[in-house]
Amino acid sequence: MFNRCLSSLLYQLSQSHQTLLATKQLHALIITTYLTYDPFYATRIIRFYALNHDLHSARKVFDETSNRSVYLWNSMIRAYAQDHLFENAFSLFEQMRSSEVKPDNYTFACISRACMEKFDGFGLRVTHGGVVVMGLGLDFVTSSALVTAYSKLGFLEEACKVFNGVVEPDLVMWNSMISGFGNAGFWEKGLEFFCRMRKMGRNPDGYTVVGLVLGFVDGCLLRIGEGIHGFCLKCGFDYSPHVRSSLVSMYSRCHCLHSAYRVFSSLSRPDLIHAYILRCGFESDVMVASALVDMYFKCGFSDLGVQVFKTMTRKSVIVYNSVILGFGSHGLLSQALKLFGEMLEKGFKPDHSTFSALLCACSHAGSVQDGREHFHRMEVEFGIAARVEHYVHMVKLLGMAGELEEAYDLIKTMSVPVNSGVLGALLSCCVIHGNSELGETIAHQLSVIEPEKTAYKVMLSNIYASNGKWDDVKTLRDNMIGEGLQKKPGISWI
DNA sequence: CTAGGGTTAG
Repeated sequence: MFNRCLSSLLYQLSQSHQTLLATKQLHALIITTYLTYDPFYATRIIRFYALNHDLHSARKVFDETSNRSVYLWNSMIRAYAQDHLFENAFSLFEQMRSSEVKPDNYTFACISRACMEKFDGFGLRVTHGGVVVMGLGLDFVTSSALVTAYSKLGFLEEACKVFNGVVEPDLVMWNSMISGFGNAGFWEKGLEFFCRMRKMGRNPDGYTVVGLVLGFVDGCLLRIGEGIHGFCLKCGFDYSPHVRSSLVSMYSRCHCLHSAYRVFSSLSRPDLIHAYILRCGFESDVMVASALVDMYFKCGFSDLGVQVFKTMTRKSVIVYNSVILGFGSHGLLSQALKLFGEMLEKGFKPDHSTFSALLCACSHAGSVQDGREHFHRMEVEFGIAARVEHYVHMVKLLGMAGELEEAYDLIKTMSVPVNSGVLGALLSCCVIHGNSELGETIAHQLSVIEPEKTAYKVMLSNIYASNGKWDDVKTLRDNMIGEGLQKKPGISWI
């Protein structure tokens, strides 16, 4: 009886927005009934904690549950991966592999996605290997995640191989493949697959259209884009905010602001089946308007962007982010900061993109003080862990201002893996400020991180040369030649 | 007995 009560309570909670406080109360309730030992309840609690980014509590529940189901493992791994705590996710995965519970198709899907978000092509191949060994090579769930990950990392051929290996791809598989092409800008390929799936009798949905239209990046594709738009209207299958916002972006990329605005305002047009408006209300406005605001700013019509923003009755974090980024990229730092203040006043919770936009604004305006302050506030006041892009902005900001040592110290404190983006940003600042000492250190690190990139070694060799270290130049070049690297046209040797 | 987990936007 009590158990049934709890079940229905859990069900209700899982339907509604779950706050951290409510999760803690629920957790306490479950502890008093000794139900924590049931992996079912433990899984739910972990999920709720994960939604509230309380990974410590989630992990505690995981550790205290001795009877671990696949669900339990997966939810913990997923929690880490979603918060970009990749190291924890991967080490837990390793632990799982040596436990008696075997990873399933969803575990591998999760890990593939984590590799993608970590930009880890090598790890992805290893994961793919594991998938094949486990006999999951033909599974829809795993394969669609692999297709997405491979194509996002630029390995389109591998993505196609995975896709082609599956006999009768389901809708999600098709969508993954088509968005993969779209993302990479291969619009012909996307169209080809779109036609193929329709010939095979598969009906596209909103995801398909969004993925397809992603690849339309040129004015000459306007007619085809309009065709797809017409197709959406005709089918009426899922003329959702996502679809419409991607159409707005598509029209803006194709330089057709008129149509973009038409899609935006189509919500209030009476001739679109009425039921849709009733069903979605004006919630859906938010996403489409965000795309429109973003488009106006990118096209240089900042005032129009602001106007659309002001007319929106219901705003969201996303649209605030768009406008802050819009202001920032036009060098309007004070307006960006003002809007950030307004957003806090209205009770919106900034996310990692908000700070990305703010730091970008600071970096454009060259305001070191504001940059430092907001980087600090992000972690301390808002509990948002800095991601690589935040570091890149800070390094650019500090580096351009000549604070090269501070920038380098910041890199040393990075809790996420240092990549070539961060180091590259610092290196160019070293070059600008003529600091060849630090430049040498950075170029060296870069050539270690990405040994296959000749350009970094050439850069390093040039810096050695400018520092008068001819012996090092010679050793490096001899090594390069030993590795079979030829002098390529386009790369300038001193 | 029950479950979540794979593909869209900035």
